[in-house]
Amino acid sequence: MITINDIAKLAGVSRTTVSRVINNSGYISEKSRKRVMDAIAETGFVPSQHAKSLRTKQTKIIGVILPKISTDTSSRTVDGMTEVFEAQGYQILLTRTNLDREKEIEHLRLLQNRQVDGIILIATNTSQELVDEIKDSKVPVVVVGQEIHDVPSIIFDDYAAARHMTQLMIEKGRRHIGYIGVDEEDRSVGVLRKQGYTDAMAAHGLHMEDAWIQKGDFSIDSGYAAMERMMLASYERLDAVFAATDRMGLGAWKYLKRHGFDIPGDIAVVGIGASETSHFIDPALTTIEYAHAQAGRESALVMLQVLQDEKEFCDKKVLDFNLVERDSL
Amino acid sequence: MITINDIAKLAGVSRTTVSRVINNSGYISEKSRKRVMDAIAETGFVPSQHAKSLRTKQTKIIGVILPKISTDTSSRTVDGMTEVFEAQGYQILLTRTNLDREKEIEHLRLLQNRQVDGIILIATNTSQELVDEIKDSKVPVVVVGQEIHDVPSIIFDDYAAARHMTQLMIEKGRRHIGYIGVDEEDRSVGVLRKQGYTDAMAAHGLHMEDAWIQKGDFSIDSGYAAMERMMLASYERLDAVFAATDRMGLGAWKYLKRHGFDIPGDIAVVGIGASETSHFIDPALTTIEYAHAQAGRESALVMLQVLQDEKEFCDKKVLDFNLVERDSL
DNA sequence: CTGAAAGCGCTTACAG
DNA sequence: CTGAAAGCGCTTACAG
Repeated sequence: MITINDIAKLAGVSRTTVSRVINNSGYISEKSRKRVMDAIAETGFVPSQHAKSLRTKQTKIIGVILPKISTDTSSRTVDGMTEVFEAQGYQILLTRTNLDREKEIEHLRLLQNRQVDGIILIATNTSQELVDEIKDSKVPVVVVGQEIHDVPSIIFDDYAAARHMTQLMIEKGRRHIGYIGVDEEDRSVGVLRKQGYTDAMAAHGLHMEDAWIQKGDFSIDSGYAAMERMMLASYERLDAVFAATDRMGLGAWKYLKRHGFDIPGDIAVVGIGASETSHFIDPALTTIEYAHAQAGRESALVMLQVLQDEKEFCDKKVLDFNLVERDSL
Repeated sequence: MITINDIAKLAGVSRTTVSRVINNSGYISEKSRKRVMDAIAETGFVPSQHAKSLRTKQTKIIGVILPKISTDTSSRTVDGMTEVFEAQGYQILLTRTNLDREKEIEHLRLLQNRQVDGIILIATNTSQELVDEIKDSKVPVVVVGQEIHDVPSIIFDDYAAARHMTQLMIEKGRRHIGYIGVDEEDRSVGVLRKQGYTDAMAAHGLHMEDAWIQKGDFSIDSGYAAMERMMLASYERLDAVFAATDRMGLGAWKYLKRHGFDIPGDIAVVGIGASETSHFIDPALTTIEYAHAQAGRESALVMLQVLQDEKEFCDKKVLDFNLVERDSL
């Protein structure tokens, strides 16, 4: 391995000088600079980031914890983050939890070992353990998708979005509206979206059967199964179903198509997420678009800010949503 | 920051001893171990990975270079890699090139600075510069998606897949078959798939008009535009179109639907990739499934092997493909 | 404009 | 079973 010492020797200067030209800091004569540059070019020397980090306590690496890699939500978010980090010379260390809550905590620890400068967590719950772990973190943490008190968070207005969507269905004359949600440990998706739905229903004096509220696990298949349970168990005839995520909505959609229902004639299907697939199916899914790429960008921006100012930036940032009316309602 | 020295002091032992218990190496009395463990628990000490890497020359981080983050191909591949790396305690440093060839080279360099243990490159070209850069790399490189001589590569049999698909169209009675490809700098997708198509056509003595062969840039929109050009410029009536990727196929499909063509009655559309969306559209896209997750897993396995044996593992591995017949042909 | 020296937090022969 | 010491490759006051 070739080191700064080799370059110093080759260029006939001290390693201090080499360090200066590498980092472009302090005064340096043109002559020295050139000799060092030549030596570097000749040898293909690249400075060791570890030695550097050991001194400077800075790695220019941001750890990112995601629930799943292969979903539209994750990839759009990461895409947005990459955009701003790249321009600042930061890189991203990626880990996934596969929706395992324990792993969120485990990865939070692991990433600190890696001495990342900061951690962005796409969170799926707000358990006390998680909160404690975040608060104990030696490096700044920014959370996306869940609101955590005293921690900078980028969130969407899940309650308003779900309420808005439910309202829309009611305005369009739907009365018997089912709901496919997720576990309530996920506050944003499991609690707030559901509440938006139930509140809107209640506000209009609409009754909900127990069987109308089903749970999935974010997957397409679970949406399919939830839809099936709903149809089999419900006493009154449903005329609409609201899935908390597009993927589960897709599953419901598939079940209904396969069983000969007319969408939206017999029953409407709507989701949240504006996934790519939701746009191409026929009838195309009415859904709500979240600006995931923007959430990624914002989270990166906030991280950069915290990193620079050192001051605790504890705000939350609520991003807009956008109703995408298509043909399934 | 709390360091190994603090622990040593607290536990009343030398830092050598602390190092031993951290790494579980060498003999150690139960008494010493316990005192060190207690001190660690009490302080929440985590060893600096940088200091460690500086000594051991090992980081347990693998750099991954992707063209795009938010595509099914990338996310499935990364998902597969993560699966095997995670079990071995490796983590992934992610970078994307946005299909910019220069960035592939730039990131190759950047990642070496980061002192990653190895680099997995999802390549989109096989230019001499890229090959040179790979050969110069100080850390092992594994390539996915392109075959590069003397570098371990995980590839798909693009030629056979495309030829097979074209054959199928011909067997089904199609004679006027258009093709939407990509730039030929991409050997796998741009050259081999196209050749599979032209060879199959030629083998059956089928004529191809110039206008039948169009290029896109992997995006859905580019597929749409290519389809449009093809329809406008071609003299004879097409009865099928083969897109080199599902995304472009989706674009073509959209164009045809929007312009009132019956798929597959008037014209068949097929692709390669088995993207999620391709399955849900109506008519569902006939396509070829590549085992991307497996490619990810294999690439990780090969990397681990190279890392352990230190011996140059220069084989290429060709993964199977799988025809998925649906309704668009 | 330049260099000698200390130090970042670890690991690893070596000696006991 | 344990510790003193050297060294990994850098950066950064400090002195000149």
